[in-house]
This record gives sequence, C-alpha cells and structure tokens, in this order.
Amino acid sequence: MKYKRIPDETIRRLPVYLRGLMFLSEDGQESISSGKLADFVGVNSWQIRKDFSYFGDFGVRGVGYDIKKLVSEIKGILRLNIKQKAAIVGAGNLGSAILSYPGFEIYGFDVVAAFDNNPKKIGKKIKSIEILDVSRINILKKKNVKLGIIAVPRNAAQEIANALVEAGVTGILNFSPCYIVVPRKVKVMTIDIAGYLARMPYYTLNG
Amino acid sequence: MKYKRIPDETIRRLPVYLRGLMFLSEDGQESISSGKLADFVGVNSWQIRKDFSYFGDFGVRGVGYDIKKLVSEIKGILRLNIKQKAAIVGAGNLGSAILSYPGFEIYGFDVVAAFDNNPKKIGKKIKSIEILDVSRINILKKKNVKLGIIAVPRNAAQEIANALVEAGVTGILNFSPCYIVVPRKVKVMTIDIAGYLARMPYYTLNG
DNA sequence: TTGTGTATGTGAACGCATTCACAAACTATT
DNA sequence: AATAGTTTGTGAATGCGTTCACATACACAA
Repeated sequence: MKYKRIPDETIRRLPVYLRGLMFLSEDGQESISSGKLADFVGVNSWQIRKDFSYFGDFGVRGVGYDIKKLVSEIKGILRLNIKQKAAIVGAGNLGSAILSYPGFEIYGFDVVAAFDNNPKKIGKKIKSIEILDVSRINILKKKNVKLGIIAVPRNAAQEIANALVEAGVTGILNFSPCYIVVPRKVKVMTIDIAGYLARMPYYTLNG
Repeated sequence: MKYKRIPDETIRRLPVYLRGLMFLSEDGQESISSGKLADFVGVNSWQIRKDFSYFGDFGVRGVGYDIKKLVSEIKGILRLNIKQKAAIVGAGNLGSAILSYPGFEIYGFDVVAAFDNNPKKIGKKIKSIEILDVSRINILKKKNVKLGIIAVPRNAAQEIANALVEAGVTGILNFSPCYIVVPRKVKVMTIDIAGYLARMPYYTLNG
C-alpha cells in the first residue's frame, strides 16, 4: 500500500463504517466484502475500497475484509481507543435527550458533567449526572474534560463557548443554530438540525 | 447574470444564510455586504458571493445585498414559502426534544402528528400534539403529510421508514444511527449525532 | 497444477467545489 | 465632473473527491 493523507470526506464516513462493522462483529461475522458492506451501510463499494486503501491493506482478494482488524484500525485513526470525557451545557429538552442518548457509549464517550442556568434544574440528576450551575463550567479544567456539547438557546451559545474554551475545552459540538467564534486551536462542529429539515422541501418538491 | 445549476454544496449553505439574514432583518437591517455577512455566518465572503451569483444579481456594487430580497429568494429556492407539514415517529427523549424544538417554526414547518409504540405514552400530549400508536401512521395519507422524522431505536428504524413511505411520505429525516432503504423517489437525510462526536477526537487530538 | 470465480487495490479520468484576482459598477465627496 | 473608496460578479486556476476500469491476488475445485 501507499501511505497517503486521509481525505476529510473519508474521515466523515469512518464512523458510518465503524458502527456498521461493530454491529456485524457483534453479530459474529468475521469478514465482509466491500459489496456486502456497501449494501449494509449505504456507501458505494468502490468508495469503500478507496477509503480503506488510504490506511492500509486490510482486504484479502477473493475473500473480503477482516472486520476486527478494520474496527481496531478505524478506532485508532479516530482516536477512539482512549475513553473520551465530555460535558454538556444546557439540560433542556435537547440537552437531556443527548445526555441519555445511548449512542455515545459505543464510541467510548463518557459524559461526566452537565450544566444549566435554570435554578430549578440545578442539583437534579439525569442519568446519575448532577446538573451544575453554568458559572461552574471552569471545573472542567480540573476534571480534564476536553470536549463540550452546547445545547442552549442561540443567544447564549457564544457566551457558553467562551466559557468552555476558557475551561480548556478543545472540541465543541454545537447544537445551537448559530455560528460561534473560537480560537483557531479549538474545533467546532455545528449540527443545525433545523437546517437539515429546511433542505427537505428542495429535494422532495423539485422535479 | 447567468442561470446555472445551483451546486449541492450551495444548497447546503442556504439555510445558514437564511437564518442569519432573517435574524438581521428582524434586527432592522436592510442591506449587508458579503464581508459583514461572512463574519456573521462563518462563511468566506467570496464563497457567499459565488453562491448568491448562482441565482441572481441581488447585490449593488459599492453597497451590498438587499436582505429582504435575499430572504425571499432563498425561501423560494428551498420551497419554504409553502407551509410544510411534518410528522414525528418516536416520542422518547430525542423525539420530545425535536417536537418542542423552536427552530422548525421559523422555516415554516408544522408538526401535525406524533407516534410511539409505548402504550404509556399513547394518548398523552406534547405541545398540543397527541401521541398516537405507530400502527396508525397511515393516517398521514389523509392528512397529506409528506415529511417524516424518525427518532426511534435503530432496530425499528427501517420498519418505521417502510410505514412512512407506505403512508405517502416523500422525505424522511432520520435520527437513528443506521442506513435505511427506501424507493428512489423518497429522499432520506440521516443525522448521525454520535457520528459527529466520534470525529471530534480526530480533529482535537491530531497534530 | 491448472482453471474458474471472486474480490481487492489503485492509477487515471472525470466532475464538482473552492479560491483567486480583477474588471465593472455603484456611492460619496469635493 | 472627476476622483477616491467600496463592493459585487465572474472567468480562470486550483484543489479535492468520486468514479471507472482493470491488473492483481487469493480460494476452491477438479
């Protein structure tokens, strides 16, 4: 094989492959062809082969790919071998939903803190996590939490982002529908749920 | 100007521009330059100009863009002029959060039905929407609902998708972390929340 | 050991999106 | 009316990702 830079679009697809492969692995399967995997995860087989080719020779011609090897390799690339600590800010509807979302554990994420500014919520627990006042976000520094999830109304998002950065967070997953400014060293990913929905009519109503 | 096909990536950015512009409009502003808008929404100014150039001459050189005209044009392209009816399946944590998410209204979406398979939830209301049993999804045909939102555990997602398609839905927003198969005429957009998070360590831990 | 069937790996072609650079068009001022 | 200062609009260059086509490699059977 040849070592190449892994394209960003490939990185974007890796979690898709990963969850598919982990599912198959639990199901007892040991290897799978790019064609079968394609049907399972919804990506073209040639795209899958190209993607895998960026980081090694995992396939055996005539046979397919070794699932366990692939899982381990993808986890390594995404740095999911190490357990990641995360904190969530905003314990409203969306925040609570995210907090109790089962999907994070399979990737090795551990939500260790939750914050809100509503006095009624502070002190209560969700999934054994006590909700703290937002003014205490800086405890994340001590806890060595590097990942923050923002689920607050848009007008508070920038302020919360600032607090998170101040507390040493290097990655922010932002569910507020707005652009937030951070130092270059910090990575922000914004998930604009309403934005997805807003594109729907374009695709379904156009000829 | 020259009429060209609007690239898909431009379509993806339109909701971003739209919410920024609607915000500015409510704020009383009437026009804005690509540079200022760039700072506000987090997209390069040349990218903004290029994007806008695909669908008309809205700018005045030396001045900027007329916000109201832009808002109206973008809404037209995305087909957001007509009020869209949507239904949600799955009234768990995530479903409830989505149901009470304020962001959909601004784009003109109206959630008119909710479904769940948990007998304890059926009959209850969230935001004045009564939760119905999933077996009754086919009433969407009568209600003329074309947009379905799936927020159920992954093992139920495909089944629900089938029911939605059967009920005449042409667009599905899927929050379950799995690939679902539908007829070609139906558009599926999957939002894999955990997938976003899974990519975080790659960006924050790599040199 | 030879042949048949299957599936990978990858260079090359292609297509699409971003970025650049600058001419064109407007305002404001004197 | 002329000049200075902005800001748009867009052809061209660049860069990136997808798709294609096929040589390569392995399993299995006879």
